[in-house]
Amino acid sequence: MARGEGITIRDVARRAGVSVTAVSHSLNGKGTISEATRARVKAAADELGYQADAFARGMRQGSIGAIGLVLRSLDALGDYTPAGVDLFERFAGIVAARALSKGLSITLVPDLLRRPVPPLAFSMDGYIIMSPHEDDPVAALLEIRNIPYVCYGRILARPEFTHWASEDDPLAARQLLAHFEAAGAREVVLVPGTDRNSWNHDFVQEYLSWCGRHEVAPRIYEQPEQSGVDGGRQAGTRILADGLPDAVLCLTGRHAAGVQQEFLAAGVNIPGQSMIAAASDSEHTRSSRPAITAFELNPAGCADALLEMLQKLLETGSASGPSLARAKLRPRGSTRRE
Amino acid sequence: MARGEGITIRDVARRAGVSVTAVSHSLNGKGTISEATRARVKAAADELGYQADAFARGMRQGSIGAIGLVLRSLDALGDYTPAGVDLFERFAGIVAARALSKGLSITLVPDLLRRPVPPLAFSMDGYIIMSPHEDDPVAALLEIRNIPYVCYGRILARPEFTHWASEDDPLAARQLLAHFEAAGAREVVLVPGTDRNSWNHDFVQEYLSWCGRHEVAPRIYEQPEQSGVDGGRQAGTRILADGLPDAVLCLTGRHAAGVQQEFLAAGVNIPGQSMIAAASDSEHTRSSRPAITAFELNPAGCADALLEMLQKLLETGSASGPSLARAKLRPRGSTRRE
DNA sequence: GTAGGGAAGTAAAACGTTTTATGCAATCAT
DNA sequence: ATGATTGCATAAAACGTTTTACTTCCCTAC
Repeated sequence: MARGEGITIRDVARRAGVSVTAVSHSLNGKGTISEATRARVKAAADELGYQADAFARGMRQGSIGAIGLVLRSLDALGDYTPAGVDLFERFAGIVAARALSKGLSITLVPDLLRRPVPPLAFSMDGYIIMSPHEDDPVAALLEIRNIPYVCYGRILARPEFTHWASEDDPLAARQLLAHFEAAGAREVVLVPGTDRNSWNHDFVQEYLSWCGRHEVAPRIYEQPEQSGVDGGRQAGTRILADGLPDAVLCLTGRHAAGVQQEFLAAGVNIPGQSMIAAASDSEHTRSSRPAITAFELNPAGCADALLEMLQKLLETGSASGPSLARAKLRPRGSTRRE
Repeated sequence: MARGEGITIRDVARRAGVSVTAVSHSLNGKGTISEATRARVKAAADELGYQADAFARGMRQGSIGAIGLVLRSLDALGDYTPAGVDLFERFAGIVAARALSKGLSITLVPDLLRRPVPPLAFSMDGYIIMSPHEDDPVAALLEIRNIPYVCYGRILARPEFTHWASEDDPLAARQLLAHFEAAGAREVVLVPGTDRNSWNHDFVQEYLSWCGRHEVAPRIYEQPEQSGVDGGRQAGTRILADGLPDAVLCLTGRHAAGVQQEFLAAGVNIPGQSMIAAASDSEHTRSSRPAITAFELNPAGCADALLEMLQKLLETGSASGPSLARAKLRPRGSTRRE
């Protein structure tokens, strides 16, 4: 707000005929002020449309009611225009809406490491990091600055850090593989992303362990998250060249759509000759033909859990974690054999 | 940052052996300080990892290098989970990335009218309102508080307000209708959204005028933006009940996908018997079968224009507008007759 | 030899709030 | 009657910057 014209606490004090202390105490429910005076002050504040200046307040109390959001994997995308995992694109909006109902604002901070650092960055009450990297430097930086943070997804290199929430990825992986198995699949191929985050890591681990149990040679085709549908098609080509598997499990919906397009173009019948599924639901999985079986993640549930965790962390200095959210398998045409 | 442990300007001053004024002047390139001293101060600041406290600075200078973003139409959606127009979901990310490169942060402020107002809301340097309503109360509120703002889309009820950017919607409407016409369409149906913004308004106006020029009775089937693909299917049902037109023009990609699904389900050949196009490109238009002709909007271009406009507004108090961005028609299978 | 002026630097005020430390009655316990 | 407590309210300090006004020193011009 343009300075010099704002209504300050002094104006309210004058109007109510009391001291600034009385105004502050009245409005914040502190100190010992009679009910009558409190009411008078509140009336005066309302009439003037008074709102305490956030900077002045923040300066005094050290917190400001705003939390920063770092969308870790999107940082790599530069201008955010190429589409990554759908989940990322929607998470900011979900978090913002949830935060508002708790009286918090959300500030998007694309990358704390790149200079210049946005002025407000180090003045946030706390942070949410989405999909932290293996040993995330952003987390390390926050640690140094003593700023509390929580993560959507584990920090791989730091198992002792428990302030995170996520869907139960290992469980999801097992469920998807079991789903394939029940439909008769024996050889399954995995198409993970290249980001070093817990999501990719956990799926790869579960997949390897599944292959071990079933004595099947693992086949993994990494593909960068942001390569999208085209990347999926490329993976599809490579998979076909190496031999058609019974099923393909892709981590992102876009990759799954790409693989399917490539398979279909090569004349492969889906789900007849090969099945496809994705570990995260998206527009692509829903609108492909046939529609692709996928796990519907729960960003809203995780956002709630994370905000609650962060709030507790801010208030009491500690919080319990991690928190695992329920995700749901959505079986669709790409795996339905009849 | 937890107070009490931060490094203040005083620490730097002590370390460099100068006054706090000297530090402030050195780091901000003001005052008259010798090069030698400036260098010494900078070195001290770097060694200590000093970062000026954003609140204290903001308090003094009145601005803080952060701008608020209000996604107007998403406000109605409540928890942001149901999918609206794709454009909205990506705009926040694009703006944030663009803003960062200019050293600004972006704060998401879902609705300034709902209480409690997030503390920082009225301390933003300026605002970007995406898709302002007909006579937007948020704009009015900012006006009262004397906070500069720019809009993605016109404020319908205030033609004198020029600080906005957008694609050239009337032009796009004419191009799409001409495209239909060239492919042989005579009767065209319009499926706009229900939000009272300039996007919907301009398309309806151009459509009506086109109908007038061609002596065709207008057929309009409004559908709420957030109703998505399902809403599109409902519109499709109603359109079919009233008689199959030569072409359907939907404002959102989701609606177009829904209409197409419904038409296909009813055995209508697309584009043979009826054509479909959307005024905004999205995953749905691209991945439908047949792919749906659509206008590829230019949120990145608009974001740049808006940020530049806002910056000029903040620095000089005035800016020139509006700014019209180029959008591109993507003809696809849904209108390609051969 | 002194007035004038720039260069380099500093002390102190100011921003708007919250918090701490007091003050002053009036009431209560002894 | 005196000291202690309570209820209500306030003055002043503090938060960390930036900015204003001032000092000091040195140089140049008359």
